[in-house]
Parts: sequence; C-alpha cells; structure tokens
Amino acid sequence: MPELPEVETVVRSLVPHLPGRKILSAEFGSKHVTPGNRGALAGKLAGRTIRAVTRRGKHIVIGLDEGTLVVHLGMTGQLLLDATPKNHAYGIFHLDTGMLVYRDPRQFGSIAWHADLAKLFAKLGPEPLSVTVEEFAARLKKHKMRIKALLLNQSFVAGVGNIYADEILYAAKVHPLAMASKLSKPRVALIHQAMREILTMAIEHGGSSISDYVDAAGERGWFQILHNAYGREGEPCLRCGGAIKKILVAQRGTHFCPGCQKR
DNA sequence: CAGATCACCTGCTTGC
DNA sequence: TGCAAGCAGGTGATCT
Repeated sequence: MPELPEVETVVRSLVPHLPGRKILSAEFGSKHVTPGNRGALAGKLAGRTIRAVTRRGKHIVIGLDEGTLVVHLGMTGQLLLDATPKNHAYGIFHLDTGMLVYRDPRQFGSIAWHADLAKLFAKLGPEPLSVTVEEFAARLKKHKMRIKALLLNQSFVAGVGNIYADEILYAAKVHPLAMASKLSKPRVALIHQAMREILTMAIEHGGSSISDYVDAAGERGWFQILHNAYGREGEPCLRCGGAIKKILVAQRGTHFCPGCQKR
C-alpha cells in the first residue's frame, strides 16, 4: 500500500489529533512487526507524551517526550485512530483519550522505538519533494542501474515505490530499463519534475487505494483513478493509444508504454 | 557495485 | 465448486 503520498496522508490525518496525547499503555502481537522483546517496547512507551507526527521517506515518525516511535507500514499496514481492533491488529496504543490501532495482515511493516533517529535514517536518500534538480542529476550519474530500480532504491530517494515509479517514468516518457547514469540532462529534468508533480498530486488526492490502503480515519485515497500506467496492462496509452505493457524490472511488476517511453 | 533470487506473511484472483 | 498457483503498495539477506 504505502508509498510517500499514502504515508504523508496518514501523517496528515494524525497531526490534528495525536500531539499532546499520552500513551497510557501499549500491546503488540506480532514477532514480525515488533521483533525482539515486545514487553520491553510496551514499557518504553507507557507514560510517554506524543509531541509531533512527521514523515521521513515511507516512515511515520512519532516524536515522544523521550525518544521516537517509528512506524513503517510495509505493504498492508494501517494506522487507525479510534478504530475497533479487528483481525490483524498487531499494535494497540491506549491513549489518555481514545486509542491508536496498527493493523497489518501481511506483517511486513514495523513498529520500533528509537533513541537515535540519525542512525536509523543514515542510509536514506533525500526527500523527493525537496531534492533539487542539480542534486538529483548528480546522484543519478553515480549509479549504473536501471532508472526504475534506482527510483525504488530508498538510499537514492526516500519514498518512491512501485506505483509512483511507474507513473513518474510514464509522465517523463522515459523507459524503465534506461540506464540512470546515461540519461541526458533534459530527460533527468523531466523525471525530476514528474516526480514532484506526481507525488504532489497524489498527496492532494489522499494517495492511491488499490486494495486496502486507508488513512488514520479509515478514508480511502483517490489517486488510483488518475493512474496512467500502473495496473493498466493491455489498456490503451492515454497519449498514443498503444497498449500499456507489463514487464519485470528489479523483480517488480513494471508498467509502461513502449510507444512513448524511450530508452 | 549491480542485480538476481529468495524470504518474510496473508489474502485475493486466476486458471485448470 | 475446489484447489493450486500466482500475484500484491516493501525491504533485507545472500549469492553471483
């Protein structure tokens, strides 16, 4: 589910509600989502006051009066405010008023407490909505990788996932298998601009709900209706009318238009 | 370093 | 209808 626009939407839906609230207690029920000593984690959180909720890449960063709670939604994670815990609720935070529930059927997400955020984020690339075109171009030059694989690499830019990588390359008319370091300056600028526009528009639409993504209030996003490439295999390209093709790049399903996207 | 392969886990869709 | 295979928004380990 969750790439930068979805995580940003979840964060924005939490910001009006969480800061100032106190975590009275917490319970965790998955050794995958919360590896290690789950009782110790609950102990770390009990009594803490939430100061702020922000985002870094695909991570939800919940600043506490002592340390930081970092939540990653993996593929199917949901952070729900004042929801009744249903199946797959592997994290429950009892607040002074209401509760916060973490659901994650596939358990690929993670919940952890960190004293040192700098260490956790040391290998993360820049934010795609903040990185300048100059820095973006300079970083591209350093990698002999396929552009699609590079966009997915969180140490290159933090937050782009499989849906938005496809949409960005479609908008920029760049073939997903193009070699990153060999892209011309104008094409790099097109990718950079497309990245900004697509992610910004997706945030404005509350992200993309393909199957189970919802924000903290349980609201679905609407950007999926504006997808031009992702999930449109065999359907006509909205620019040239040719069929959208699906191939495998970096082991991920990759949708593009062979007619408009050149290497 | 690039990148392929596999693994983690559940649930939904597809094909026989 | 039933069942097995395939696939899914992510990431990290391991091997070539």
